[in-house]
Amino acid sequence: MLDIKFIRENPSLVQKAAKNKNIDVNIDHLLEIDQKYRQLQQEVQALREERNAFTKEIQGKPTDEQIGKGKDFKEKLEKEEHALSAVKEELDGQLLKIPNVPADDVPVGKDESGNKEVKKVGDIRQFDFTPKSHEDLATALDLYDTKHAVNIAGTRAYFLKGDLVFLEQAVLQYALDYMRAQDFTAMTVPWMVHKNALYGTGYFPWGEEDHYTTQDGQVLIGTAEVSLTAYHKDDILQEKDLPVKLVGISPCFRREVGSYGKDTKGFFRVHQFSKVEQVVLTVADETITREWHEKMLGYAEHLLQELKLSYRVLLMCTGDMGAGQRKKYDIEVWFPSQKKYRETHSASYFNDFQSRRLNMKYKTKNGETKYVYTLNNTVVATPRLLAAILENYQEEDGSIIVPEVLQKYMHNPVIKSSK
RNA sequence: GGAGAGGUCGCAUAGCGGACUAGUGCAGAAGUCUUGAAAACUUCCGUGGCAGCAAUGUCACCGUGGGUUCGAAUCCCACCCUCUCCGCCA
Repeated sequence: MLDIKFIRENPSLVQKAAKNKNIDVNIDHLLEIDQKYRQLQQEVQALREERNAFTKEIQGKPTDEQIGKGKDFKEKLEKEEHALSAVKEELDGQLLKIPNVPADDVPVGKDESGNKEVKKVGDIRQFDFTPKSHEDLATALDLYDTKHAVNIAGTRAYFLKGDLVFLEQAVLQYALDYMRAQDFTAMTVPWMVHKNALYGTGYFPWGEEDHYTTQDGQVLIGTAEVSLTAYHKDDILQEKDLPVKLVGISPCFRREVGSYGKDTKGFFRVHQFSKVEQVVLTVADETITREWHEKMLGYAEHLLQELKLSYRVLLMCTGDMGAGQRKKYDIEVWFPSQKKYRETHSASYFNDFQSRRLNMKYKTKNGETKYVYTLNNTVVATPRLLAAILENYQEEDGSIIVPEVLQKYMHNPVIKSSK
């Protein structure tokens, strides 16, 4: 959420930002409501002031006249307060829909075609045979099964089997170990959360369609970012406690509406997957936040380099970033069978957009209270990254060599079957 | 699921219709004293909004939302959460 004062002072900037993000909002209308709200508020407050002063005069039993006057106040106030709360509700609802303003160095663009490649890292492996797709490899080795999964759980459901199960655990464990070494606190998190955590992190109202809800009203998280970022909701931290560095592991649930027919083969795009996620809360300083943004991108890059996967980093344009984000990088890993880089990581920073919604503050050394700044990035997400490993580490006979850094977590250095 | 207790300013507690402008203790900040520290003493110290250049004024907030009343932290109703016990259960 943006500070209403900021919107008042920079209406055209905010309007333009929303337009660049392809989000339909009317700032002029919002400011009209804001104006109306403030005027009503002043009226109500003046009335209350009068009422309070009147009430204070009464000591002991009031006279009939006093009671009559009191009732007049009550009636007038009730009417005005009613109008005020209606306007307030409208204002809050609108405010929740205003997206964050992108950082200055974010390219303006309509959609993914406007993203900018920042760098390419790692040599793409040259095969002297035709590399197979991850689903063909996994099927041949009996490492996964969608046929039975779909039978009992519908599209995009999957079973992993045998060594692929261990490979998944290995990747996740490796990622957690690495982040622990970077002084992050490991967390398991609630997988079902209240809606306010989704509004707080800025997934709602925009992304409601892509989330599952329980019959009791909780929402299944699409990423541990939601629980981790909301962890300090309503807290007032001390400056010395910052930065807060958290690494969470959780399943992630996504309805994938709007992607029907996309990536239907294998386990590239699924409704349920696992992810290790990094979240950092920093002091309210964009320079420091941007340093962390690069650092967190670096952690993810480091892991990919250790896994010897080639990747590229994209700076996302305004039209392809989330409503709450100031700036976002995606990392895409090379998939030989598709001859394409595909998204595996996403790193964003928000300034106080999330922390305002979550009411997450800290006390500075000189006693000021400020909103913390938030960031997040993927560490690893499986099974998508497993697909990349299978494809990049395949041998001509269809077996898979386990990446060196993962071997200590595995039973076999080469995957030849599900056993 | 059943029964009971409770949610008050960072923490801990008091308050149970009109001097609550929410008291007190702890923690925190500044200062006095001291070679330095501790102790003691003095002062400051919740959050948010509105008006104002500002000093300041004012409104709201005692889990949340309704209600009763001239007046609600205090009474009533609903909900949420926490704790204790019982039941069920991985």
